[in-house]
Amino acid sequence: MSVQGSHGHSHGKGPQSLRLTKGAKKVLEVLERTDELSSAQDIHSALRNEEDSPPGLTTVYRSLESLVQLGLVQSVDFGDGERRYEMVKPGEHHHHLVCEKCRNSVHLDQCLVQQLEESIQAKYKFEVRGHILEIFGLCEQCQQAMATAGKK
Amino acid sequence: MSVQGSHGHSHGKGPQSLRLTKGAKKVLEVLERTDELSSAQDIHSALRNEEDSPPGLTTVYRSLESLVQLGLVQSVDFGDGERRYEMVKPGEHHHHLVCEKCRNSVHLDQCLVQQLEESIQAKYKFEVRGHILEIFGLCEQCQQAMATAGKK
DNA sequence: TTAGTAGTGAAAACGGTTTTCATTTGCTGC
DNA sequence: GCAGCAAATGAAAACCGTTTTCACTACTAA
Repeated sequence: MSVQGSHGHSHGKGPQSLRLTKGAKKVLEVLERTDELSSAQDIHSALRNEEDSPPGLTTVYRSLESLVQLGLVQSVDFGDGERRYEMVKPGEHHHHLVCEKCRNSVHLDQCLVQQLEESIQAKYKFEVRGHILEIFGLCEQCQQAMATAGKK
Repeated sequence: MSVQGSHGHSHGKGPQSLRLTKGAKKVLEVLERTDELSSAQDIHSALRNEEDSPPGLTTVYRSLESLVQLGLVQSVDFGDGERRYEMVKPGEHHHHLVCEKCRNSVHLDQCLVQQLEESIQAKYKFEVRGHILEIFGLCEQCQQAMATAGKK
């Protein structure tokens, strides 16, 4: 799968082609310099604050969809009804430790599921194609903050 | 934490107490005899078809919240914007292999994350309190169906 | 019976996301 | 350059699962 500039004849049939449109490039730029996870709205606000003619929210959503399909961005679901996005190395992905208090998150350096795929495949005859994994809890700082304060 | 009949003085301050209200009992009954995951709407429809005065959708949602807090039910998020529910052994939980084609799911008999908590705790100084894990792919039957048909 | 509190339901509100549809943009061939 | 197109875009509306509001009911304890 290759990344190309926008316009020109597309062969795919998706909602939009898998090319980097103008809007998608701007979205990608925002994600490139953010190490936090960003919601569509976050990205939209960021662009409104710096672009003369920023892409609309609709375009941001469409761009994110393309970028995810291109494997440049992953969408992350914390189960709170708001999807978040972040850049990944093309085709890769990673999971997070999310602090329930300060809401910061750190990447896990390796995927815990991938190494299990083989045994799942063998045991359940199930062909693994994807997964969701996010871990919630308390980061070190927040643990300490809670220990000194009157906890929970 | 103990499960009690409804009414009487509650000490908690949540949207509703952690007691088994009439509505919650009906919801639980539906989940008890369903081995598939059910959405709130699923449960609501099921009750409408069999009860003379079925609980409203609002009550179903509120009941599910209580049941989850009681540890009798777990909510499962497949990232498709619709939460699903199922009974669990009190206080336990499990994850699923979800077939992307037929949408059936099977339980994993052990939690892959729990056994990693200790190393996560040690490596990241992160206190694990919860997690989301769902695995998507193709079940055996659907793999075969795709092999015979002109595949995906 | 009488309070008092928890539970309930209908309808409205909410909020993130998707769809619709008319318009703009920028290729491509002529 | 210009016509012709298909893709991209944006504003507004639609969607849809979920939550909130608020008036009312039902249970429990005294």
